[in-house]
Amino acid sequence: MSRATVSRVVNGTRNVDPEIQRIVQEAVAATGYVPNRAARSLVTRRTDSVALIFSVPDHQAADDPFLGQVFSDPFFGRIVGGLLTVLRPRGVHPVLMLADSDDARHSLVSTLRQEHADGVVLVSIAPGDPLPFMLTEAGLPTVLFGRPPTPTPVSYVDISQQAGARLAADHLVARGCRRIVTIAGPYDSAAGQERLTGFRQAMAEHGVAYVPSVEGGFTQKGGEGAMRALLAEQPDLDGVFVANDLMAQGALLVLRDFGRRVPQDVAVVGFDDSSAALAARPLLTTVRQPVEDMAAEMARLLLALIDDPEHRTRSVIFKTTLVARESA
Amino acid sequence: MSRATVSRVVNGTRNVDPEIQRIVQEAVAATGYVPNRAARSLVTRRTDSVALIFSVPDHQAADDPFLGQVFSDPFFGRIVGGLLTVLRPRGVHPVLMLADSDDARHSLVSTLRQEHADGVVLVSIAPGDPLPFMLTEAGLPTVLFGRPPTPTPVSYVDISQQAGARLAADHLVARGCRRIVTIAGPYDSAAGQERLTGFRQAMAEHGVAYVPSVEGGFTQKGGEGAMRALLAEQPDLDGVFVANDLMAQGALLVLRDFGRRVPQDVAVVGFDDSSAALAARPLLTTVRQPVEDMAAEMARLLLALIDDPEHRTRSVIFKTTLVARESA
DNA sequence: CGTACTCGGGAGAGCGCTCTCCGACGTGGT
DNA sequence: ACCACGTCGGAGAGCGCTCTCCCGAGTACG
Repeated sequence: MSRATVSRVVNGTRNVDPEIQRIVQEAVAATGYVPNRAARSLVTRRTDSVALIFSVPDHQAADDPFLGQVFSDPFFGRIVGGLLTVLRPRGVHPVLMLADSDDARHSLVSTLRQEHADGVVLVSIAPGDPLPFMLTEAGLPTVLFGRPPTPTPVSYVDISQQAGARLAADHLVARGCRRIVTIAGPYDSAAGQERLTGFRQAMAEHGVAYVPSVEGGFTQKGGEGAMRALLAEQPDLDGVFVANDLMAQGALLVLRDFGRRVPQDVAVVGFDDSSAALAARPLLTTVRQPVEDMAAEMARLLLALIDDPEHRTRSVIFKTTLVARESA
Repeated sequence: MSRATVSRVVNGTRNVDPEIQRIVQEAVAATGYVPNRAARSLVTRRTDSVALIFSVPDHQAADDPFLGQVFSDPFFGRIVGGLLTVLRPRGVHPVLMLADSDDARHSLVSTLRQEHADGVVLVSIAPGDPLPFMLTEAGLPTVLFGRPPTPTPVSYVDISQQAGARLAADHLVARGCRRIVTIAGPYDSAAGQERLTGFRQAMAEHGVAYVPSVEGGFTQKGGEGAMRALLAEQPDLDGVFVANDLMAQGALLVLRDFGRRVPQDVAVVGFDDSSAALAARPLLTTVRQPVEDMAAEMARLLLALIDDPEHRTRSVIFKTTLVARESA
């Protein structure tokens, strides 16, 4: 029995006599033989793993607790879950990497050039992240979560931020809210910016010329501060659009402290439909981002790109939906 | 210039003439050469990656959203963060794997036997999980988060659950609580069981013979239901020990719905000190589990085990601390 | 019955590295 | 001046697999 035949049986390439197949399989089972992945990779040039990179703003290395926070983001789990639905059936494993400094980004790219992974799924929340460019430059099959900060020939999935914000505007107006304010995301993030402009534009079409806004940094604490500032600026407000659920959770707490009933006095609409929306009281009405579906699509795009490097880059834009719960 | 010399320069083994080192490095830089990982793995028998396995109770594959929930557990992020503090400086990457069925467990073990990873970090929340046994059986260097369900010669990190529960009991009693109840974790989980018995034992030592308890399944929803049940059973309760923060978050909501002020009317102590503790209002007083430190220690134990397979198995038990916030 | 073609197994090269040997050269001691 | 020894580069095997040939046997057709 030659190694070639065994290889053919194990990999199911070409036809092999059923009898011989049986013999080989029995021998494999009996000896507990397992093929060596490194040797296979060496010749197939495939590792059957993809890198899952989270790229975040730089921070001091000493500030280690931050590491945990990155991965505690509810997004992270949903993305991993979505990826796995597609990757697992294909026998592909995700390798976790964190890009939190320029050093990290460089060492990461050189690691990947060693054929550590067949491709890259990149989730970047760092403004002006150079990583999308670095990765495509290095010729690595790459798919992004969210449009790249600078136009780059790279595949990505995203949602229409503006359409999502419009959903929130329509809902608040339909409820009869008139004195509407918004808690925005960071101005240097595409998502923060577009949700704000989309919301304002939709409100303008509803005849509301100006919508006060305060930036809340996408954190619960930030949302609390922003809500307080807005209550000071416009005490008679009756509707708030908050650019993510975490900030909305903070806003709800502040509204309660100020004795405003939600939704009777003030209606609140969040964005994302993350676990925070269900942890909040009242339950948060929010614009749902189909993160799991988006992640699954990323995996599909990436696998296609890996199978055919000539595959042209594509972007897939997902629809958001309004999930009406209690807060609006 | 021979390949051997280049290899020596790149890996820094043996002495190489500084002049030649310089030449090689320049050539490497100029040609953009990067060594091939698979080829190196083939001969060194090292992959420089470790598997990070989350093993959870079986569930229907169709029930895909569950996948996301697994990784949304606040634990997950903290563990990843802790591991990375140790693994990154060593150039080791974690490969994410999910064991959510017997099939998954088997395919996972056979994948690992192909030398896909140098070792395994296993976080199991599946009762009676066979994976610890399967992994050690396969001769894979393994470190567990939490004591193995059946005695197995394997390294692990854990906390003293009983000592943690005692911390909560002491705190509630010191506050003057007398009619104390507890929301327990699943009875088939070691953590759930030990926190309950530890708490009851400590209370007994404080002269309280019986502590009503209801099981809350470690979820927020379960915590809400359990709290309602306990309020019905003992309407005059003035203290609650909840076996994790997620359930405590649910309990707080129910207490508020029932018009009980926390901590004035009812004191609440959680367990874990997860992000949920800070998201809750009032801020949750809780028993802190140093998850990041534990994860870092897992990484250290695993790397030691990989470097020296004869290394004897070790367990490291961490201390819990009470973090006093607002709820008790 | 002979030829052309198909089908399936074997031989062997080669993937890109590391590492053990070996040998060349330089140095110091006798 | 010669030899022993230490230092460092080169040659080449070999890690375990896949895959391209090649060839023998079986089959169909003229």
